[in-house]
Amino acid sequence: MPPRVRFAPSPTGYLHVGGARTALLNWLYARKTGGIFILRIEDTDQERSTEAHTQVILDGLKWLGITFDEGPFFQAQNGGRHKADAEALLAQDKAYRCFCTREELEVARQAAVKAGSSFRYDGRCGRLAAEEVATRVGRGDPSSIRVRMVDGEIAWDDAVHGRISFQGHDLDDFIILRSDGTPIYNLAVVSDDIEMAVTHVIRGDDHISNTPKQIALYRAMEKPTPIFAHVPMILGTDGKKLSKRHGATAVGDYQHQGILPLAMRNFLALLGWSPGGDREILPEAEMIDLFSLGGIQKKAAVFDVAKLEWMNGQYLSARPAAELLEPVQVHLREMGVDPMGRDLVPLIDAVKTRSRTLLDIATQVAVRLDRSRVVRDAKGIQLAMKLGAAFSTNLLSSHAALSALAPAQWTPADLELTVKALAEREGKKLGDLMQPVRVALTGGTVSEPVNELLAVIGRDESLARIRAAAS
RNA sequence: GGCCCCAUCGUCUAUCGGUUAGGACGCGACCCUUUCAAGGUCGAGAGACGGGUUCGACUCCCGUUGGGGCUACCA
Repeated sequence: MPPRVRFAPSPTGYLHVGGARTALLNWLYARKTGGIFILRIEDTDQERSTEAHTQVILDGLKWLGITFDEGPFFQAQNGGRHKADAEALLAQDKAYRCFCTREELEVARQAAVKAGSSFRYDGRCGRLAAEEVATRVGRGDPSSIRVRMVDGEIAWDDAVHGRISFQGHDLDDFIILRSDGTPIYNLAVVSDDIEMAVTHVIRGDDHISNTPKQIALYRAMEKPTPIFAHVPMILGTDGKKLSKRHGATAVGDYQHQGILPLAMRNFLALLGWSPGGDREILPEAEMIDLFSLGGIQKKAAVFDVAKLEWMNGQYLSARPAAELLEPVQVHLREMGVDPMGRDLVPLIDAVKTRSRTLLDIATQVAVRLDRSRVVRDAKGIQLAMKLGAAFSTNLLSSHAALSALAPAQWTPADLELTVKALAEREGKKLGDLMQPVRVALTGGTVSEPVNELLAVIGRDESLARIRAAAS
């Protein structure tokens, strides 16, 4: 029997990098073991779930190349079975009707909080006489259904944490079916995982405290429990749970910033999982081959954007410029830049090893195409300040030397000779002479060799930019 | 507060009782380049603390401290 795993997101928000990582780990496990990867959309919270969010999740997974074998299934469509499962438990007296209202419960909860302890349902409705329950039901009193928690140890051997143990008496009789007949999360999950024959539940650490409740349900329903693997959470740089406060947390954010899907996936795989050696760049086949649940870290991991960008730069450098053309064009379009029919491939080639994202590349290309895109960055400003008056005089002498070149001589080779001759004549290091030109032409201090840059930008435009920067 | 989880460089991690505690990102220096990156070399940088167990602990056990999660008729 091949393993069956699932990713079960709620469509109540965008696809969070943590969710994407959980999906990735499930996918890796399925691919490694020849198992089945199921996608289940947990939309039982009708208040917050939206179709748009479901679509974003689907798009995000597709973008990352995380393919599923079954689904997407929609949990809300299984309401009938969820209800039947709750009623079956009721019939066996493993669950009972609770007539307490939300208001009564809220009052009790507030009182508990005030007393400095936590609220735990006291099970009063579980002690109601059968006749009373019958008359109240007959009278039409609304009621939810609660499971009877049994005392004793509830423990499991977690595939990443080892043995985790809870005590039944620390848990209360929790609601499994709302008074409107819809299921509560823990019931829906267990009912669906049983129905879908899920063998391995690989999910976030934050579900550890749900697990004993779910195991109690498996026991009540007399079904075997799956293997649980609780993977660590992803934190922001301040060590707190990653949230909007930390900036980009949605997979789509990184897509828009020009991160390549394979780089994103590679980075995510290595966040909280290690193949055991020094490997960083992992092609798909190796990632799958090396994967094991045992390599998953117990400790929460901090999401380090700098490393993501470094990794993206690695993927960018390794990719032929022609393959980058399309995504770069998308970014240019979003920036409102019209290439006017120019062949962008050589431009991309010139800047890709100097870029960390597709957006970096597009920005650099735009600067070469359009003077109005030249914005002096921090390093450029710093250089101009450092040089003071020399910044302008350097530019002026470069301008003089370059404008002496005929249009036909405006080639990388001739430009290189001219520039070197100038440095010779002035007794300056080439770098000292060229950095101001770089800043004049691009606004920044990083570019391809200046002679090539001049050729790419063209004679008149280059001279104009140098003149403008010198004044 | 209660229950549970966690603890190696700033960050991601290797180590599964015996290592000068290794690698990667970031940072610094140097090399390459009469230029910027990339690349290469080198450097700074870690076992939270206290007890055990053991011939020997980063590694096993206990405690402390510090983080985190959960504590809904949300998922």
